[in-house]
Amino acid sequence: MSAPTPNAPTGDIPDRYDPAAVEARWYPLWEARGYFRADPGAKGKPYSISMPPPNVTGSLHWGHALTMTLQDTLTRLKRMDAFNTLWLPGTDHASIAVHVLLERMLTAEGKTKQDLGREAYLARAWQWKEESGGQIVRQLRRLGASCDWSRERFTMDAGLSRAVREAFVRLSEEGLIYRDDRIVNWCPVCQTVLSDIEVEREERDDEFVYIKYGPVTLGTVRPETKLGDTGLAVHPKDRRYRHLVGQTLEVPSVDGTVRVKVVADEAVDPKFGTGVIKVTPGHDPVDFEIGRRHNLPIKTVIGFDGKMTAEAGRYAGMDRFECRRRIVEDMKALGLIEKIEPYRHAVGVCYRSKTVVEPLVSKQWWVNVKPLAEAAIMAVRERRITIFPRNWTKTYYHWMENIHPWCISRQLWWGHRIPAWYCDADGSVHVSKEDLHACPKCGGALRQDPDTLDTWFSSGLWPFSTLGWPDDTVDLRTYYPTSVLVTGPDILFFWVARMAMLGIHFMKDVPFRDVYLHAIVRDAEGQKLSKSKGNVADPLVVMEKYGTDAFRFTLAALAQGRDIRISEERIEGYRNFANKLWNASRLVLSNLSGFDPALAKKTPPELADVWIESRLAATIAEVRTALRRYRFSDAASALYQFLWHELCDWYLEIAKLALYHAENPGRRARTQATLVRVLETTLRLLHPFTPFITEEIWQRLPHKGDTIMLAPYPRPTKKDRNAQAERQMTAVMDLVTAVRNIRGEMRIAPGATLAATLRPGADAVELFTANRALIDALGRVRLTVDPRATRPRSSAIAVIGGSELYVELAGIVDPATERQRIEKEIAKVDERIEFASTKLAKPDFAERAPAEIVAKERERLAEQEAVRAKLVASLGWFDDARQ
RNA sequence: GGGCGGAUAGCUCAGUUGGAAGAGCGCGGCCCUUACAAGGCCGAGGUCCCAGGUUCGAUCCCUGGUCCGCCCA
Repeated sequence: MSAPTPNAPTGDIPDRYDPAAVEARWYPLWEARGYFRADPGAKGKPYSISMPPPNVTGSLHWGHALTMTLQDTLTRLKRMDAFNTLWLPGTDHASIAVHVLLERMLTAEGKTKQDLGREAYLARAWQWKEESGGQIVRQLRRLGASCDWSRERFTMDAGLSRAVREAFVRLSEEGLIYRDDRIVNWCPVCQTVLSDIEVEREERDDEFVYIKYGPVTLGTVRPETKLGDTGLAVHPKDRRYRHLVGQTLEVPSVDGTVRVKVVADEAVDPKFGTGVIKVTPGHDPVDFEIGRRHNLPIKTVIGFDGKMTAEAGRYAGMDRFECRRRIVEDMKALGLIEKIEPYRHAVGVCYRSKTVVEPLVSKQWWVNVKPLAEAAIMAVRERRITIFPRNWTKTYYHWMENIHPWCISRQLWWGHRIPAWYCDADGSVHVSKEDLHACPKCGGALRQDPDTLDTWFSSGLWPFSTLGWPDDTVDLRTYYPTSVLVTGPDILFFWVARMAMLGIHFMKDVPFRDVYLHAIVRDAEGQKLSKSKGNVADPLVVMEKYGTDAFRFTLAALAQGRDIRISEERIEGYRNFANKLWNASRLVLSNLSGFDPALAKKTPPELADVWIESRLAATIAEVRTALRRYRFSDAASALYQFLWHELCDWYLEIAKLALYHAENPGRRARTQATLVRVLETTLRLLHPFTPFITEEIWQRLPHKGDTIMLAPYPRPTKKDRNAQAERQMTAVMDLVTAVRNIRGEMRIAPGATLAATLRPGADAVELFTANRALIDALGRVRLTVDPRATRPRSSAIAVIGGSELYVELAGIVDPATERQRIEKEIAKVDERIEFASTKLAKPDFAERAPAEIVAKERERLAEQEAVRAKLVASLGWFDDARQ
């Protein structure tokens, strides 16, 4: 151990932990010294994490805080464990989010993006990004994130953009990317196509309208699309309508007559409504498929602007919802409405604008993900990827097995422009990694596809594009596949699935070995957090108030499970925990004067010393196991229990005896050595969770190295585990607790020192004799240990294992109270005896249960019966006392 | 409609080879004992949702039901 390093803080230690000052001091120092930086040439097995890139528009919310805390915890753990560690940060360009943001700015200026033109618009977007984007990246530093900022990436960086082109071109060449006219999800506000999973469902109250339709009646929630009907469909086995199949009907409607062909299709549910559906191939995905099967014409009556088209006749130009109201009115006037019922159903809305999505037919770029999905399924089946917790595996399979083609083109300007060029002269289409300027076929003029790619297409490449792909770089060779992907289950499909598919396809290896899906943060009522609801405190404000370490520890302690209900009380509890650590450290630090390690070595440890070392070793093992299984809550709880309820509640109290009463210098030195060793080790064990406070204290303690960040993570040692010491110490603690319990139940002043006699069981004489001073101090008694003791008059009794404790209470307490207390004890013991004896009484139990279990049960019964006998015997004393 | 998950202390939640139910907060009592009142000591509090089944034994495994979430169509 060396003396504290020069950068160690100096001066008095305040009695309350002040996080702000400490946090401000350490992060810049760590970063400046390059502790976060990965070196592919370094020794150690690689351990890498790709940070799920937050939106460049984002600011730190609870979800980020949770996911980043867990990733940082893992990163710090592995770094201390001497892995070659990389945590690579970055942001994504958030195509739609930026679009919405710029649209708002332009509207305020009274302009449109068309006024600006593509180039000026993009210049604006970049300008915004440089000035206001990436706020979140600065906030991550506040959180203590130890990611390698020198490798920070942005999805629209030159390198990553090159990766996107490479991926697009290769998939095109392989026939996995194609252009097709299909029905798509159109957001009339964002003015772009959305992929299926960008459409959210929202419950809405609408009207279900029954319309007389020639010879039949049919129901719909979207009467305005009536104008686009080109068919009617019935189930092929539905006898009611069989005679109509194949006919073309002329149906009187609000705008003259409509010609519809009647077709039979399996997709129709004969039990739903009247069993007849109208087919509107231009405005409904199911109808589109039916239309394709039966060659029905497509009639588009609603346009990309959400208004009725010229095809809608006299409704042309009208807003789609206004049109719905008007058509119903008009139908009513014509007597075409049979009835209207209220109808609650889920409507598809755009995940950004929350506008009702309009299904429209349009030519877009698609990825045939089916073959990619099959490979991604196999990777999980064969355990090349392991999903934690296991339950999510089913959800992953379910989605992958029912996957639909992925629409990747977007009618937005901010993003990766699709590398496809069209020749108007010969109608050819050219996909190319390099920009094209003339048609390779005819030399004619080309125009590039105006659309950009889905942001998720580029983030799907993230684990390898950030490492230099498509080049074969040292980083890529060292850090791919990444070790674990940490994220929330809400983007399992959006992102995890896509990375798995694209990673396996392009890299011929999985993008990550583990996937850890953590809980989703909710408010105290279980509601999803949202800024618009305003149901959350800003995490940065909370961090400021309670300290980053307390904030992080809270998140880690709650990470398991599906939901985290966040509440300030909980954080306050862990702030207190940080303060507890701080004060325990103060106790140790202020009692190190004259510490003589050589003397300590010469002095044999006592029970408490051996015990605390053993408990520490157990805790280390527990924490490591928990973290290996991504059980952050278990790890946090093990640390909490050990530090507070073992180290502070017991060992520090015991240590005070040696520290304060220094008549035995060897004992004092031995205690100091144990305190330093245990505290220093605990700090290292705790560091990945609470980086700031642990560094601060560690620097003040004797330690090796420049920073706790690079100190070794504790390993459990078998030699420190000592089952006998743990059993013995438990007996001593039980004895102390028994004394305290009597004191509490008898309402005896805590300050009063009591006389007590212990009649130890045969195997406990030595143990209690050796630890008498300790028991005296912690129990505030004067203890006499005497194997032949008889119960003194006016004493309270407690039975601890095979030992009997008599606490003398003459004149302090009346016998009736003590009698009551003992009867209560007997009742408790009786319950246990009842439980065990009923169990043993069953012949089947003895015959069929494992011998070990039966023996254990017998032992328990015998033990309880002995305790009972002692308690009952002590009741007799009261009769004596009354005489 | 299909799928996935949940129901355990007053609250929020842990609880895997099935063997005496745990934590934090809250609650009650007593204490400013020189690390810490952001604290200490003691204590109370459970039909592990309901009904069956398997088992010597079920909070745990199986079946059905009730009530809550989430995802997909």
